[in-house]
Amino acid sequence: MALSEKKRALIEKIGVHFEFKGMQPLFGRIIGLMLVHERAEVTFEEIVDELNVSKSAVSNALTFLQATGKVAYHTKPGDRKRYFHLPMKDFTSDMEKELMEIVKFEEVLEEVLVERGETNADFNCSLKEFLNFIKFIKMEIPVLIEKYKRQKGL
Amino acid sequence: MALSEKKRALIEKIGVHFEFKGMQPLFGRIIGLMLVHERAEVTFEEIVDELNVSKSAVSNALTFLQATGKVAYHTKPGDRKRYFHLPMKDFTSDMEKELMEIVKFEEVLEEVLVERGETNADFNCSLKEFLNFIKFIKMEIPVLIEKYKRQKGL
DNA sequence: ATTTTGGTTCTGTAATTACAGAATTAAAGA
DNA sequence: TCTTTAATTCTGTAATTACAGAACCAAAAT
Repeated sequence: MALSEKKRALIEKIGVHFEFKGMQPLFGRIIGLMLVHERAEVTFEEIVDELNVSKSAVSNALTFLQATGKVAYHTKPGDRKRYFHLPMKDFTSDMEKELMEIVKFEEVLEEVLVERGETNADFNCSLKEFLNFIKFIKMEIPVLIEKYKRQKGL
Repeated sequence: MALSEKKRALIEKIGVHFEFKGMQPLFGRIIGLMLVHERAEVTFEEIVDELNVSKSAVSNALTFLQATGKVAYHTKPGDRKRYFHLPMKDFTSDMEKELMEIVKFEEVLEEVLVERGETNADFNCSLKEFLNFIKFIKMEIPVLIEKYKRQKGL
């Protein structure tokens, strides 16, 4: 396909984005390739060629990305190759999960509060205040998403 | 102070939580120690003793945690030690930053959409739909936080 | 039957991470 | 002034990460 320089740059940018989330660099770049790719789907071989990485690295990456639901593949009749792509429909729920992951800190802090007892009224008070905030956000995020769905559904 | 077993377990749990966010294990455990500590503040020495780590590790950790605004210290008259603690007031804005960090993916995807051109109507459509979703969340999160503040302010 | 294609698995390694330990410094106390 | 205390900085290293490369395997094509 011969990717443009701009697209190659974007792949790297997307790679860095996912690396920041704790993923291996290549994993994110594969996602990037699928995003910028004209067909929005790539074969094993295309990944190897376009990203200049080894087959083993691609194999491991695809195994991981499929296991975590980030990537799926489909086949074409009379073609042995797998066509890997991003299940875009899952992106919204992925985003919701990510948001909820952040507010999961609430559970730990709740335990902290119990364990602290009545030892330090001032600090306990700040802690409770922050807990109230997280609990609020935790409750409102699903409401927000519901609101979006309803708004879109009409 | 002799921390309880439960508190020690909590410190580890908090450590893992922050490790998941990309921090070094020790960094999270220091935050954990401050959270469960009776005084909610600890000296350099206490960190070394309670967590059984080297001074160098603690020094590096505190430098990083202070540089990123996760930890601050104050001093006491006639006492050379620094008392490190969590600036709880900043927790709320930290959480907001974290939430907004997630939806930063929007900016990259916007570039992707531009670069893709009119090459694949189907995929571009799913991409646009997801972009609408992120943009909605991105707009509503500050609104949500404003709502919380107002509600609390009364 | 054997060669090719598409992909996996195993082994090794350069680079990075997450510390420990020792030497060092800077300020306060004796 | 010399020592102690509080913390930093430098050096080294065990463990982990993120791959490459080669061997391998299974299904399909010849």
